[in-house]
Formats: sequence, C-alpha cells, structure tokens
Amino acid sequence: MADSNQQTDEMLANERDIRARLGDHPFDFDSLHVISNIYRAAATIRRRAEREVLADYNLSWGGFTILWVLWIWGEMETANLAAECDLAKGTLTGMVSTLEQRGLVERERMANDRRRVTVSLTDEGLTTIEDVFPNFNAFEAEMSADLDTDEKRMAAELLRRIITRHEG
Amino acid sequence: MADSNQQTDEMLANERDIRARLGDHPFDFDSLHVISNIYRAAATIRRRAEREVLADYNLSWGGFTILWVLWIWGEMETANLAAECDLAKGTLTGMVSTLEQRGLVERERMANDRRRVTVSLTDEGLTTIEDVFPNFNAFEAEMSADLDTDEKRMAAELLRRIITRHEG
DNA sequence: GCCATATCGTTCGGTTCCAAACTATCGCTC
DNA sequence: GAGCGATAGTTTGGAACCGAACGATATGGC
Repeated sequence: MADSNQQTDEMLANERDIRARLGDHPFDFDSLHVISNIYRAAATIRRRAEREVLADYNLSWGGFTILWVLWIWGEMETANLAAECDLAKGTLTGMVSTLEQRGLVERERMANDRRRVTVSLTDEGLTTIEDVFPNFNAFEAEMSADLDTDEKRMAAELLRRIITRHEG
Repeated sequence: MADSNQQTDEMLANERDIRARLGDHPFDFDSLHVISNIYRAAATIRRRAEREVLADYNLSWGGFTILWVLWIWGEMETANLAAECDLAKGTLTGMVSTLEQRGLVERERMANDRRRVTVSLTDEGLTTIEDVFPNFNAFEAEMSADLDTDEKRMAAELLRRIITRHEG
C-alpha cells in the first residue's frame, strides 16, 4: 500500500521532470503534430482497410496497390511500378511473384531489352480489382466522412506539398 | 520497332479502356486522394526519418516511438504503452525486449498484480532520447517546411478528425 | 570487337508488424 | 478454497518491407 503510493509519487515526479525538460527547449510542436498525425492516420487506415475490405479478397495493402496501379496505368515496367506503388523494387519482386502465383498478374520479359520486365493484369486480376475497388473506395469515403469536400481537397493538397517536396 | 509501336498502341488502348471503365462509375475521388496521400506521406516520412535521423542511433521508427512515449509519460504498463505507440501488444513485446537488451528501457513486474508489467527508461535510454529528439523534431520541421503555421494546424486538425472517428 | 560502366530485376538477411494461440495470474462465485 | 471466466503479456507463424549485394544484360569508349 505504502509501496503503491510511493510508485505513484515517483511516476508523478517523473512526469513533472519530463515536462519541465521538454519545456526547456523551443521544440516545434506544430510540425510534430502534423507528422505524428499523418503517421497515425496512415497506420489506422491501413489496418482497417486490410481487416475490413481487403481480407475478403486475401489481398494486402501492397497487393491491392499493385493491382490498382496496373488497372489505372496498364502494363508497366517493374521499376515504374515500384515507384508508382511507393515500394522498394526488391519488395515489389516478391509481391508480384505472389500475385503471379495466384494468377492475378503476369510478367513478360521485354524483347528489345532482356533486363526489363513488364507486369500486367490477367483477366482474373482485372475482375478482382473491378470487384474490390468499389468497396475500397467506399471505405475511403467512410474514413474521411467527417471532412467535407473542401476539407478533403485541402488535406490532400497540404499532404501533396509534403510528399512532392521530399520525393522529387 | 513495329513490335515496340504495337506495344505502345496496346498500352494506350488499355489506358483508354481503363479510364473509360473508371469513368463509368461515380467514384469518390476526393476521398481517394486524401487517403492515398496520407499513406504516401507517412511512408515517405518514415523512410526518411529512419535513414536520415534514426539510423545514427540504431533506432527504428517503432523503437524511437517507444522511447519518446516513455519520455513524455514516464513509466507505463505494457498495454497502455502499446496503445499510445499505436502498436499491437505482441509487436511491442519484441521491440521492448530489443530495447531492454540494449539497456535503453527496463521492465518491472507489478507487485500487486503479477500479470502486469511496467516499462520505463533507463538512464541510458533517457540520454538517448534527449539526444535524438531535437534532431527528430528538426526533421519534422523540415518535412513540413512548405506549410506555414496555420496550414500545419489545419492539417493536424483534419487528420485528427480522421483518427479519432475511427479509433474511439 | 572488348572491356569498363551503368542499369535492370532478383536474391538475401534482417527487422517490423499483425493476428491468433498460448500461458500465467487474477477475481468472482459456489 | 476450488474452479472458471476474464485479463495481461508472451510466443508463434507468416507477410511485408527495406537496403545492400548479386547476376545478367545493355551501352559507350578505345
């Protein structure tokens, strides 16, 4: 009992010390909150998407993204596909292999440059993404339902400024 | 050459088909762009943070987050720490073990309930996070440097609305 | 033509992460 | 006070992911 109180006292003292320590320095809390909220929102979105939408189709976030990009852009070289999906090329190789084994995409080595490989949707891949995407888009709408249209566009624009500054 | 043109033609035709297919349905592009930009921004931020800031201290994003949370909040039970770090509790176990082996945090089984475990910073963990955090915060500022203060607060608020709706 | 260099995709080793199964402990009920 | 749900942390199995090293192919200079 006395032990437990002592623990609590120590904890409170610790917290005061720590807050004082943080207060000492002119940290940039506005930047901190933007960055940490971006990360937390992304993690929440991904977990929920995989559980509530993609699990029904046995797709991971990355697998879905690959199908989506191939759907929008058509046949693509591996390097471009990796860039578009925002994945390391080594990561992409494995995931494309998985999708290929499941018959959703196919690889083809280019005739004029044998180093290059293109990836494209199979018929089954096409029907899959056509099936998944409406559900995924409904999920996206639900996730952002507390924002009105202007706010969504604002958020997208602010994020775009962060992304493009640091990718280009 | 004719082969290459044929490929290009096929690709263009594919793209037209696909765009037409997308155009057929009333998809919610505003929601789509918010969600995909959140995810892409988060991935960019994490990769750069790990490479440019955390690698010097041999910390992963998750490891850094644990140290940071313990710094701010002091000694915490495992379950609360997992929630605060936005990690599955099983994930936390492994990462705390790693940090413990490196002498940055320590575990203690609670006396009044032997199931519970508290985690806290060691002295070395404290000096580490005191050393890392200013650099990390500078990195956060750099990542969001194209946003002015109002825009940062706006972005943080919009993201908070997405997070809280779907975590609470 | 031939070697040096650059550029593809893949492979490899390691970490992060989750969900589900498991173990140990607690608290409640009879 | 013995059993039986509930709860806390750990273990397990597997996927995703990165960076670096690798092998194969193309290209340019000599």
